[in-house]
Amino acid sequence: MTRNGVKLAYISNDAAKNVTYKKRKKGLVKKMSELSTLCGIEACAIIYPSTCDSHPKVWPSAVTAHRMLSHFKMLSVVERSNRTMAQERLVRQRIAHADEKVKKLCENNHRKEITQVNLDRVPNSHIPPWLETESN
Amino acid sequence: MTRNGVKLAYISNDAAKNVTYKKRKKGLVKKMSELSTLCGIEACAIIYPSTCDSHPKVWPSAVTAHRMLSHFKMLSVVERSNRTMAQERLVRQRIAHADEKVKKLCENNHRKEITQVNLDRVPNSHIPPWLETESN
DNA sequence: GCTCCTATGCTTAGGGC
DNA sequence: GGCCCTAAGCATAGGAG
Repeated sequence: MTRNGVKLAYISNDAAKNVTYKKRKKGLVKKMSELSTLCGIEACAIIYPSTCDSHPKVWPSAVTAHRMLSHFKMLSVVERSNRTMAQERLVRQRIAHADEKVKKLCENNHRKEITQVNLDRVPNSHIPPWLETESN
Repeated sequence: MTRNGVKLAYISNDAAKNVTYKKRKKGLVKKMSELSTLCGIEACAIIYPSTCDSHPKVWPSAVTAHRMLSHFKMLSVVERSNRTMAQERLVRQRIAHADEKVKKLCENNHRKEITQVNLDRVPNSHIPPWLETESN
């Protein structure tokens, strides 16, 4: 019996693997259909045994899977473009912010320059004449 | 607590439905990843809540789903053509069998015709002359 | 909405045939 | 390979905060 917790590792023994595969695939499909029923959702699953001897299991049907795939692809295109647009907006915002910063910095610099010029000039012009000779 | 077996019916209460949806989706994804690990398979699932407020859940990833979908589509084209070819073979076989039957029937008929002609002729020619007048 | 809890039922590994 | 059984472990409904 299943005395210890399942070891979540690849089953190398083919027979055992196949048994587990069948049992768990069945359980999985049951769970999917239950979720589908309980919550009124559309769902599909594609399961490819790596050993290609067995066909891929498609639930609930190939037709549904195809339909959902198309829908999903369309949706992802839309989402991708949305994401792209969102990113573009983000970048534009950043650029705008950066521009704003640059502008402010320029203004600041300009103000400082002017101030500095004044400072450079004013102090000199404000040095009392009696000190001018002393400093030299 | 879950005293009685789950009633497998659509949950109309939105809050309860959402709770169930989240719990069971989580469980489902866990089961899928376990199956994937244990049996070394590729699998993907797409789950669309019918209430479009929530994004579709794609497991394990959109990229994987896309890849598997392409593969699946290709495969189904191949399988479809295989099926078509198999059907064509089958139809051809049936035609061949039918032809064979027709041929045999024709041969039989021909043989019967000949035999009949002989029967038609022979008995007449074998009717004793003393009876020929009686039958009329 | 959420996290955490826990009783209960479901799933399933292992084994027999 | 299949089917059936059982014990153990797991998932989860319902509730509390």
